[in-house]
Amino acid sequence: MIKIATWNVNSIKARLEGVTRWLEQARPNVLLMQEIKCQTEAFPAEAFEALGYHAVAKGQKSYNGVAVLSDQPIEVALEALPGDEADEQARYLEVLTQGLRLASIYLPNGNPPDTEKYDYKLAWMERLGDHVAGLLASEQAVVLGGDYNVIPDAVDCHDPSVWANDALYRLETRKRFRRILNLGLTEAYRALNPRSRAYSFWDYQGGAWDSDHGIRIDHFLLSAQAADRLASCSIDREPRGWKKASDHTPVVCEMSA
DNA sequence: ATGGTCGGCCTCCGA
Repeated sequence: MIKIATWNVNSIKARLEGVTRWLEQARPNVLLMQEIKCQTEAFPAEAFEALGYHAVAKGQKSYNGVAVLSDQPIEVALEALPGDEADEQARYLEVLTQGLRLASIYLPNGNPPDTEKYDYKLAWMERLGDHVAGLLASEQAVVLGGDYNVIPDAVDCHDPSVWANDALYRLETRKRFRRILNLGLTEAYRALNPRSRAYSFWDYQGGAWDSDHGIRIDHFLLSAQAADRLASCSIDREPRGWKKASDHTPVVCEMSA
């Protein structure tokens, strides 16, 4: 069994202790990280190598940044999402490891809507769809994990009315997300848990964690060759309750080898 | 209950 996790850590420097603690207890074969919030050279690869992981990162100053850890060697395939040479935000890292093609994805938040930030989100989703179409045509086992900043359905948030016009939930966002899924991807958590309510993010503000006012925005999207091997997908709420927690918690899926 | 979210960073932006 191959265990793969995705976790928006909200700064790897602030979260190093919590992430290493979770790696030691959960022992995933692969961890996809988002929002490392450091430059590529500053990524603390040694701390993960000491735990038996290979590590690659694509970072930038202050914002965004994605990384991949694997207990097998990693070959980097892409350090940016194709389709816009002018886009300098570190939001996409595609690798080959464990006999799989994996990507760590940090899709733009897009708030506030009706601004250039939202336009950038929609354009990024369009580029992701174009790239995914090419990946699917290759008929490989592909695992695309990350913070998609998309609440797929009403069941994926505590109160849809609160999110109605938010960039994470508004109809245009969900339509674009479905368009990507409809290329032939399986959304792992929802495919295996058809009606369960589980969240992967709780805002730091307003006691959202204590009242369980969360949203599910961290997802695994799988090609058919990967989905055929999917055994489980679950959300590990525990790290969200720790001191100095990220506002996201890990999502984990298991695939037969 | 004299507080109220966090992280990075140059004092405000992004989430």
